Amino acid sequence: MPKRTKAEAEATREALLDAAEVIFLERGVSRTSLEQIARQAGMTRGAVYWHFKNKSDLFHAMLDRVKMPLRQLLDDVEDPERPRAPLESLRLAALHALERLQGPRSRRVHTILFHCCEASSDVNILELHQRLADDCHETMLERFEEANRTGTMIASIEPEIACRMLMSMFGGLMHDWLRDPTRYDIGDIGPRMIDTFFERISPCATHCPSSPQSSS
Amino acid sequence: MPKRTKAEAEATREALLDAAEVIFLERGVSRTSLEQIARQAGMTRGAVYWHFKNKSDLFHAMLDRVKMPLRQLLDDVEDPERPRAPLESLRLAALHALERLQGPRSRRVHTILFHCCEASSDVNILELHQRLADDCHETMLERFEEANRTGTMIASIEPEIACRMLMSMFGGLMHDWLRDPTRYDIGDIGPRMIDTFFERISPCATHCPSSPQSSS
DNA sequence: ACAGGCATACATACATGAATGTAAACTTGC
DNA sequence: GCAAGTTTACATTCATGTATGTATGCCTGT
Repeated sequence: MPKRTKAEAEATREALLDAAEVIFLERGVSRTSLEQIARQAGMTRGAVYWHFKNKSDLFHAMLDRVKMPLRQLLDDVEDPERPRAPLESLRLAALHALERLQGPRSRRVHTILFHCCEASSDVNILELHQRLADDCHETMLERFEEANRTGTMIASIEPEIACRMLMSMFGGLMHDWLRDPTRYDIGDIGPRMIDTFFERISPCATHCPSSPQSSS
Repeated sequence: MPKRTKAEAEATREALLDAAEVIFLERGVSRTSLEQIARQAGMTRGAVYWHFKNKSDLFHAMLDRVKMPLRQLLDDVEDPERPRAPLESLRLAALHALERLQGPRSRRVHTILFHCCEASSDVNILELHQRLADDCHETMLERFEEANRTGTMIASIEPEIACRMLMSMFGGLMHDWLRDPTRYDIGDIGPRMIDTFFERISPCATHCPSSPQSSS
């Protein structure tokens, strides 16, 4: 039954991407053949080669369906009425990212990114990760520096260090949790980690029982 | 030139493992053939199949040369004269681990583990990672719980959360740095992150301006 | 409005290349 | 000479890319 209508063609494209997610997750990217993806979607390799140039192309198309840059996350938690303190924005964005991560598609794709594909393979995953990390680092650092200037975080902590701490913590948590999401509830653990972090880098005045803080 | 003395045979085994590190790093585990490893070591595939059952076996042999369980790291920084506070042990162990990580072999193999091999491949990397993480979590949690009992960390921070924060931070840092070690000096950034973390979860008395300085 | 033509959306077949595991040959230490 | 260590040769499997086949949707001219 060859030749579908335009809408149906788009549907099979999506089906192929869905299938790719499933098989990549099951067998790892490099070990899955396009044949397997096609069969999972009820198609043949011809369909795959029609919609995508090759495995790498398909892989990137799969990623495009779930990417969530930090800037967008920050926009999502923005309150148009009254602007938030920079660290509060970051905290909410992190929590929001945690929520997003738990969605089935996001979870699958990020698991693939972290655990089911390797460098120097069909895809240049290292450069990809690097670009995401750089982007994240850049916009995150801005907030930490602003917090540092405005005295909304402890002065002795350098923004660069705080930034890397948060990024590492978040990335490490994703890496660990996605390895086996049944082990603990990231919806519970994650927020507690994030909240603790931000509470601990906030000025003493906010949490220390005794000493009032004098900033600048 | 076949057949060497026993010592030479052991040497070629090591040479094969060295070669594996190099090629795995360059091309990713799944994309490297045993042929490539053999040629890198100046041998043929026959030698590989003599010393190792298959690629998975070789891979595990490679790992065995660098593993550093947390318990051993803790032992390394132990001072037989006077026992340390639990968090101080952890801090030193973490710093020590950072040092070890920068050694060329450790660096290569951990890069392979994080970035150059994928789940469901020849090796069950997920279970491997999980076992390492579980072991680490277990012995780390003991220290945090002790610190919690003895009041050497802020009471409101749950040991479980602190434990996961540290593990995630460390793992995330490794993951990020190993992606491209030329980007920043982990020997500088790492310790500052770790020190900041431990300073921030220590009781207020140790760092709040109002109280006198005490370095235990 | 409809018939033909062309591009679309796949399926099938084939040619190629590469990796694996094993068996057999060879070579040298002991 | 026997077995440890290593090579060469071989059979099998499997993925890839491409080329070709084919039927249908869609469009255009009249």
